[in-house]
Amino acid sequence: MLKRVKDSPREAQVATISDVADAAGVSTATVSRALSAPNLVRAATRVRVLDAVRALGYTPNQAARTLRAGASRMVLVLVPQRNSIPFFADVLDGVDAELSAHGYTMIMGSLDGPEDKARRLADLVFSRHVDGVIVVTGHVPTIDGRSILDAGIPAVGVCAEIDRKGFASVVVDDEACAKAQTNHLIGLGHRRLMYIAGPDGNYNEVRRYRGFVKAARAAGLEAAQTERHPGDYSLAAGAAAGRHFLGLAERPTGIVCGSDEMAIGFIKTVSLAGVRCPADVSVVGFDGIDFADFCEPTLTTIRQPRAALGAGGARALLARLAAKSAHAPLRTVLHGELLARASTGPAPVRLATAAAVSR
Amino acid sequence: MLKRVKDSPREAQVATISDVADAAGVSTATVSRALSAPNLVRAATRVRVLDAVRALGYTPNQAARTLRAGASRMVLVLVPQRNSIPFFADVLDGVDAELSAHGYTMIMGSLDGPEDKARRLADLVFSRHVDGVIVVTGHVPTIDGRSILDAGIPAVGVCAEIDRKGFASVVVDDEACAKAQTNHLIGLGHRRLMYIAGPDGNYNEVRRYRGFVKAARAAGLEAAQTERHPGDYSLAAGAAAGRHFLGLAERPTGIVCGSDEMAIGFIKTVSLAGVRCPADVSVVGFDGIDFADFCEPTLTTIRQPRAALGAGGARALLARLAAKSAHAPLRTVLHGELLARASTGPAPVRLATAAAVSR
DNA sequence: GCCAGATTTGTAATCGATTGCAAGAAGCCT
DNA sequence: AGGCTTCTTGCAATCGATTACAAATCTGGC
Repeated sequence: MLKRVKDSPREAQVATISDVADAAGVSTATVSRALSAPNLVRAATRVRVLDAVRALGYTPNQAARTLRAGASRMVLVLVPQRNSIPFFADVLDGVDAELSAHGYTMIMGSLDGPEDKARRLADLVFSRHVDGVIVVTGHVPTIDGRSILDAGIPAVGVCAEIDRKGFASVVVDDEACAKAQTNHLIGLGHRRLMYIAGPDGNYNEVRRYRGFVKAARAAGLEAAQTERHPGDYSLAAGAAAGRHFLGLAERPTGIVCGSDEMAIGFIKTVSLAGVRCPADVSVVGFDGIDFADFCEPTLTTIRQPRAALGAGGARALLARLAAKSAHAPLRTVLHGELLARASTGPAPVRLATAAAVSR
Repeated sequence: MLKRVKDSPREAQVATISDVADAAGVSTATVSRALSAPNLVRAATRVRVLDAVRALGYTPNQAARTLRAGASRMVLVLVPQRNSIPFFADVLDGVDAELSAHGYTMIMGSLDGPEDKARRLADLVFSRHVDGVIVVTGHVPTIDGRSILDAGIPAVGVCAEIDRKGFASVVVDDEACAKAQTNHLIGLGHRRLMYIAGPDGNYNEVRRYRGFVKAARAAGLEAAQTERHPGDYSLAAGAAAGRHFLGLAERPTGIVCGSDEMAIGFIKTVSLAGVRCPADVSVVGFDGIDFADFCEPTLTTIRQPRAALGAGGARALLARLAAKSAHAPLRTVLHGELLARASTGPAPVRLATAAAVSR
């Protein structure tokens, strides 16, 4: 049935539009129209074409279509770290759902690993393989001095803004969320806090730490009562902070974490050393991942609207894709929500210390 | 510098190969060769071309290249459920790393959600947008009666075999793993077990249950001592199984789970009701996700070589992609490993019951 | 100084689908 | 029946890169 026959018979031969045209006895133009603009084709012809399409199992070649149309209906989503971080996975789900609903396909790539990998991802943008990009953290790849923002295709930041004019973003009010974490502990009577941070310079980290400090200062806490411990959002970082905590002469009673993973890692580590949570130490996480409700104790945390962040980013991108001049809002701020659970409680009663006695 | 000038000046103009050719004063053929077969071009010319490439920020159009070359160097990875399942995420990381190392780009798609989405993913295959497919669970999409296996491009199964001849797969010895779970509990003296299952008919589920039953029978346990409770690998399913457990008149003492999530959900639920783990009930998970080492108690589980599964699948696919007739092994079996941690312990001493006394 | 052979470059066909233009077919009116 | 509009359909250019083939240039040997 197929007109072209290659040497190897086992080599599966894919039907092209001209195979269909031949089979239906029409031109390729008619086949194309029968598929993408059916009302331009007489009913009888259309039926013949569609029959041929079905008989040959024809699907239009995507590369040819993209080349001609100048658009691939594909979007690249870049995440900074490994896929296995539950938080990002949920955001991706939100993006995926929204893009799929509008006929777009999502390509996902993480920027960890070899330089080579980031280059290939950036090339998807420069080579026009995708119509748009969603950057899930401020980390915009630059290859050979060229930023993917220069490629001239729409880009949207999710969870962090893109630090260049004219690019939309969907973010959470990090500073307010961190204030909520901190004030929750302060409200429970905690006066000595520890902050377990995200990666230095990270967009969210900067804002969260600012919120933490502001809330602490507003409550009259001094620098000595608000230690900052470095971290990177991982379970291991939380465990490391826990070991640090155990070594302290005077331990904080309230811990503000940049992620749920760090909170869980911290609690597990200090629990093994006999420190009780929340009796001895209260811990607040950030993100609201599913596991936060299944660890011991259940974790007080900030629920980020993860899927909504992703979906919002996708919508912002789609708006730009649809109409070049779309004046969709440049910056959308979603709100986190404090979920008070079992990992936080009243500050332990201070045993007689100089400070306590003097009151 | 660019020869084509569009109406709108704000519309970013992308350089094509002929822009580069003009700028360097050569033909497009020479530009193409300077980039992909540099030794065919005189050094002086090559320099001129590369300078022009840099000056114009030229990146070859991927669609044109794919169309001409008949290959996109892209691979589609299909997972059955949401991205946010840590187990799949780790497998994907393994695939991604291996593909990236060989110059391929991974496109990932989950088959949950609307039919429409699965169709678009399948179309990536039928439209030759990708050179190969990796199916992370036996669930091979069929659209309009056409299986993506018929598209004529290589496909590899990971975690489950593809139920059709000639397709490679990389799997774990599920049955042996389930036997290890079960025998671990039996070895600790447990004689009344409960099995919390994966989705009905699931490739892994079938084999794991078989292993569970075989091990139990080999140890002389009867059907009444080996209840099977349905589940779907989720935290919620584990919690549901926990509630069921609490309602039982005579409770099992050993729980064999199909996933770590179910184990964690189960433990959390029964703990809240005062059942102690492992004093009252021992629980074994499956997968070995990171959280399994941070829950309370730490989870005895089967560590699946998640990244290796993904990497192995990618390698199998690459072998087929490289040489049509590559006789890479059709079926690779990796092994799980029992990690004995704190959620399992000796069976509680049976209080005086008829059975116990009669010995 | 001339020719065979090697090196470098250009011309033009090609991949598969879409679409502007124009021709042919059909329907409608007077 | 002739002229007009409205439908259908086909031709051929086009998207951007690759590559077979041919032409042009250079090299060295005699």
